[in-house]
Amino acid sequence: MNRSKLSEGAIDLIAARFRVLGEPMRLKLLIALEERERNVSDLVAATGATQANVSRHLQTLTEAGILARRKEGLNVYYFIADPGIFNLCEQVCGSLQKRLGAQARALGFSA
Amino acid sequence: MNRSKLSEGAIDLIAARFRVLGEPMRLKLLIALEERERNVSDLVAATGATQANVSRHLQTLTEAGILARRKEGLNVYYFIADPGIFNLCEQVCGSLQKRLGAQARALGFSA
DNA sequence: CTACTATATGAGCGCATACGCATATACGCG
DNA sequence: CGCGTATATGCGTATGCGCTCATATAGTAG
Repeated sequence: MNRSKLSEGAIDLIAARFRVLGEPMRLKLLIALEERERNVSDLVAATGATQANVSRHLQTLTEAGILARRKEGLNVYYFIADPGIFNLCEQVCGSLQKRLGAQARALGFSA
Repeated sequence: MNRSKLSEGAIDLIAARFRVLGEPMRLKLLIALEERERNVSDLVAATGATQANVSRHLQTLTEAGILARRKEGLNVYYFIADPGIFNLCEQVCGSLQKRLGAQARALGFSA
């Protein structure tokens, strides 16, 4: 991929996706949904947030194509539509571990 | 990695890193730095932003451990400290291409 | 020293957005 | 139909943050 040729618009799209992932509440929702689909009430219980707030974040994630929804009677079940998300999280975790480990070492906290 | 065990604090850290990447201006800086290190003036020219703005974003990226700096006389050269960043961008690009392609197909724009 | 260049930073403004409250909508039941 | 439950949404508020302007700091040259 020739990154120097990425258009302004492409850069905006990429940034937008990172921004969607840049909210702890949304990450919590994704984590809660990794194992299996869940309805909104479940997610409210899992996150401790208000129903309104959960609903909004689910909307954001769905509009980004990260989640998808399935209605079943009164309930709406959300599930992961783009599993690649978890690769991203793992890579970030790796970077952070390296970085924090290095910092700890620099401060004399390591073996 | 057992994501259900990620602490609140870890989630905040991950979200913070995503948020750093969630600004088009910062992505532009990273792209400009992918090939080689550059000083601030170069980056101002490359991005078209004001010097003050570039300086602030460079600070943000440096504090996040994504960039590092090296002084040389009057100039300060910034360079990529965490190349893993580009993997993230590529994965996001992949997701977006898949998603936009699917959308285009759904709208009847494909072969 | 002064003058100039490169970079960083303080202050203020404006916009985006996360949150809570209240209410609307959708659906099922009787 | 009315009533209850599950989810979505309009609105107001508060906070975060990106941007600009002006200025401060650091380094070089004369």
